[in-house]
Amino acid sequence: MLSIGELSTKTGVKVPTIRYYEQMKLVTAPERSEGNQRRYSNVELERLTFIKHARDLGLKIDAIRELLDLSAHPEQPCADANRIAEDHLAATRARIAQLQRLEAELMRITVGCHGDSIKDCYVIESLSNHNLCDNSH
Amino acid sequence: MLSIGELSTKTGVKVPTIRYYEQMKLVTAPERSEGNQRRYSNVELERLTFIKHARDLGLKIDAIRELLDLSAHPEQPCADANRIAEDHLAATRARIAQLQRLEAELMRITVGCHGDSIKDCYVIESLSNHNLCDNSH
DNA sequence: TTAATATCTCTAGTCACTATAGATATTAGG
DNA sequence: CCTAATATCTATAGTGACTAGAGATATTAA
Repeated sequence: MLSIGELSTKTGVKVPTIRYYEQMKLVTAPERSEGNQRRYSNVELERLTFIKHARDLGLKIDAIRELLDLSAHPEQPCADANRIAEDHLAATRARIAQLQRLEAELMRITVGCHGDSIKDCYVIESLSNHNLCDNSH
Repeated sequence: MLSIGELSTKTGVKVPTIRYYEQMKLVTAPERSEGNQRRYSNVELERLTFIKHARDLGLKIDAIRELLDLSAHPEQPCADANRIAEDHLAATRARIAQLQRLEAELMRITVGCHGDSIKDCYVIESLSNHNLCDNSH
């Protein structure tokens, strides 16, 4: 059996986060020691590893909860699991595209500044005046 | 003079957000009508436009506050304004790079799934087992 | 004048944690 | 076996940048 600290070390999920996940019912409340401390088995280790991995990939708690529910039903079709992953992939791509537009705009703003005092600073000017922008954001 | 609703329409910042910005002292409390409603002048319109633009670019409230302070001192050098913009550009690029790594991993996971039930679903399997990953994240 | 719309303040909720305080358990060293 | 250091416990509040809602008051158009 693992203490919460050992589980934390093995999974890379911080101790307060593990307790938070328990509160959110993402992991079930484990057994307790005589002195009321949490004691985990390998089942919980695997489940938390799954959660950590999914969080690292940027999946939201609700999506993870859904995936965990799915994984508890091995005979069900996996279309739903695929849909969740694909939706998240699409969202990730959209976010990348948006950030790239912002990157271009920020680059234009910073590169464009050749003033030396605020009154002719292109950064400040660009923020004040949306007409100086190339694209809409 | 503009009502808060008119200011909202002109800037694209929602009414509760404007009040929130006032609370955060990002915009100063404006004059009031006889009936205690907010009345804005062009000074506030310009300031809020600046804020909106900076937020759209992803700048944090604290960074915007700093830029606003800078813009109030036209004779000061603009090195600080540039630094803020460049820092944010660097952060944006780092975020893009991270999201691209996640994209690759998500793509691999979704494309790799040819099972039809959860028990041999590659999505679920990949999340359970970090060894199946190409890169570290 | 009246009905519809806008605004007011205040509080609480969102997401996914993180931080803190004060109390109790466990463990390693002597 | 005792003690000191470390780990864990619960509970509450804070983070950032808003958003939602309730119930009261103002303004505006017909």
